[in-house]
Amino acid sequence: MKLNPAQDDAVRYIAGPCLVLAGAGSGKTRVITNKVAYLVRQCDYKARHIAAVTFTNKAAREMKERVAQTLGKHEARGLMVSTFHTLGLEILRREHKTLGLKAGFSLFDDQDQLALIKELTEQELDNDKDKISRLLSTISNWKNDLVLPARAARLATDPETVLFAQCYERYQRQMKAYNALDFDDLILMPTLLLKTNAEVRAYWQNKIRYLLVDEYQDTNTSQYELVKLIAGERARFTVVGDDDQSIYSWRGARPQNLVLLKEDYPSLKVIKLEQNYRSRGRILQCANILIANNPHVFDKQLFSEMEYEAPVRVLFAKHEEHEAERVVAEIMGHKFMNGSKFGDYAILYRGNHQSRVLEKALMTNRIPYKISGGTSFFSRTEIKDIMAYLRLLVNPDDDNAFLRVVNTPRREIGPTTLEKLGTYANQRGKSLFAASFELGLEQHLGGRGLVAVRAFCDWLVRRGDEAARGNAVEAVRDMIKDIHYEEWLYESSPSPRAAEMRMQNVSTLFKWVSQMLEGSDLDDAMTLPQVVTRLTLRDMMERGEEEDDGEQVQLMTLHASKGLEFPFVFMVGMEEGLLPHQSSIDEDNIEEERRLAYVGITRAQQALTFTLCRERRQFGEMVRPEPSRFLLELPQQDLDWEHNRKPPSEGERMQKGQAGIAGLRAMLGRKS
DNA sequence: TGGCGTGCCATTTTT
DNA sequence: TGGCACGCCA
Repeated sequence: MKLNPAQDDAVRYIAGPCLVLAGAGSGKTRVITNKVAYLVRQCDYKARHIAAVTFTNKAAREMKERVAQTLGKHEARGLMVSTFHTLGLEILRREHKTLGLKAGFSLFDDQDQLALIKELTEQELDNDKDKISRLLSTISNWKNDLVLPARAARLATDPETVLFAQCYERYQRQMKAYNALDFDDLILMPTLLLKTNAEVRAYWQNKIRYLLVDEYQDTNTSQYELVKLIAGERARFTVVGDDDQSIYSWRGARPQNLVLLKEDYPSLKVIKLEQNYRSRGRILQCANILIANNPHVFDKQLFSEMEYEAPVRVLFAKHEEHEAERVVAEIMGHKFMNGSKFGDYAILYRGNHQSRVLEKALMTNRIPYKISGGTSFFSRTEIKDIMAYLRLLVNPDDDNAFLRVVNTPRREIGPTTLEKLGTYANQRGKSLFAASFELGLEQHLGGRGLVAVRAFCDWLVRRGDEAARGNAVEAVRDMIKDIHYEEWLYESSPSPRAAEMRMQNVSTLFKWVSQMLEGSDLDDAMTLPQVVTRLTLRDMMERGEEEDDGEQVQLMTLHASKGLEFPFVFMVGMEEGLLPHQSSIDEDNIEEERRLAYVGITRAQQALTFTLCRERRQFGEMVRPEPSRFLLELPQQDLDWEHNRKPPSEGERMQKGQAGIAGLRAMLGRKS
């Protein structure tokens, strides 16, 4: 298919900085992939000098595949397509020494982070969940704004912030002792490094000669700084974004960065993509009308040349289970009538917990489905255990990992021994692993405990060496064998069946690890340290071979659906309190929720169905939620409200639509 | 040391 | 209502 004039402009403009305002479904991925191809084929750029950055692994993966399709594997070789975090990781991998990090640093996920913070702040915050989560987000905000502990302390005025700044300082020091980084560090550290170190900056500016950024509205301050530092004086970059799809402000994303760009680069070329190629007219109309309720930075009007087909439906259910059953029944019926595939259907929801009922309904009806996102796999104990072992192989100073598995499976290293070792390590300012070898430890810890701890550490050293020098795949296999993990699973699981399933998970993890170590068509072979960090970032290849034949109904959160499209979309739980979410209502943050709804609606190509419940069980008790205000904001003439099997006539519907909530209540036959 | 029971808390969204 | 954390008991 040919590019339209605006798309063509966006692809061919390479003279300077370029901002593409791309509405939903306006073909921005096409623009990015075509631009990469254009740079390589027409402009003499080597693929290895081009970097494309996105926000989610899924998007990066998809873009990589699209480019490989367009350019061919040969010409695409060396092209960097990654998330911001993976790009940061790559920079750190090369530059870690300058920052005083040892090779093989660990990456802490939020659970590791939480555990560490809890430990470090026991006295001050005495396990107050609320305070701890405030502290975590404060630290994260500081990092996103490139504020280091010293400056945080200086800026702090109220007592709590002063305390938080102290905790921040302590946290950073401890992370350094562990040779560990958190997710935010992956952006913060490279950005500060490029800012202060001209040599390093020159290297990366030379390496990345053209930069493309997708979903630019989701960048936070440090990410934008990083973009500017990499782009440098030449400012050879294209960013693509849509302020209507900014749904990550809670993570520090600043859609104002779109405006800032114009100020920072006065020569910025702005190109708007306003033709939608994805959704049928009605669906697009709904999306446009809904989002018109939000204020806008850049005006844009999406239009479509597609037919104005069947209206968007709104289905009612008695309760959550009924809602799930109805959606499943709709899918089965529709599939039968249309001869479509299960993979053509997506069910979108606000929160991960909503997937449960849906899963159950799909399962009882034997419908294949796939849940994207969700952390269930990596939150399983067996996976956490093996991940901890892998981290230790690479970085034995990782105390979090050390504590997790030093006695799992059992090694007769109990709490008393660990307590003593911990106290000693603390005095010496060393990691548990490093402290184990010191002679001074013998005064505090003797006998069996000492022997057991040293045996464990010796073993770690041996396997670590094997992993670093020899065949890493073999080393990992040996490690799992050495610790008798399978036996341990059978010992510690409630049933042999459960043990078997857990071992299956371990095998899956092992399979991923070996695939990543060995490389594939699309990805180069990685070292074990790389594999471990990439797994922590959840950046792995999808499990291949398994039935990915388009025969699985797609389940995901609205957030996870961004950037994707589906022929038939169900948006469930269209209720006040859920979408918009109660906490957003409380915090007066409706606009972002509206954008979230907008993202969901614009995923649909051919048909869109909303569902909501009359009753929903919440914290054990039944509540009767109001229909989402977003449903009422939609153009009522494009909606088909289901009404006890007897939909109201066109006239009535118009009238009731205009009557707002009161009219709707009347229509549902409910008292207010 | 591990198994079981009670009681409390929970529902945003992701790298 | 259900899942998890902690504490008590064997």
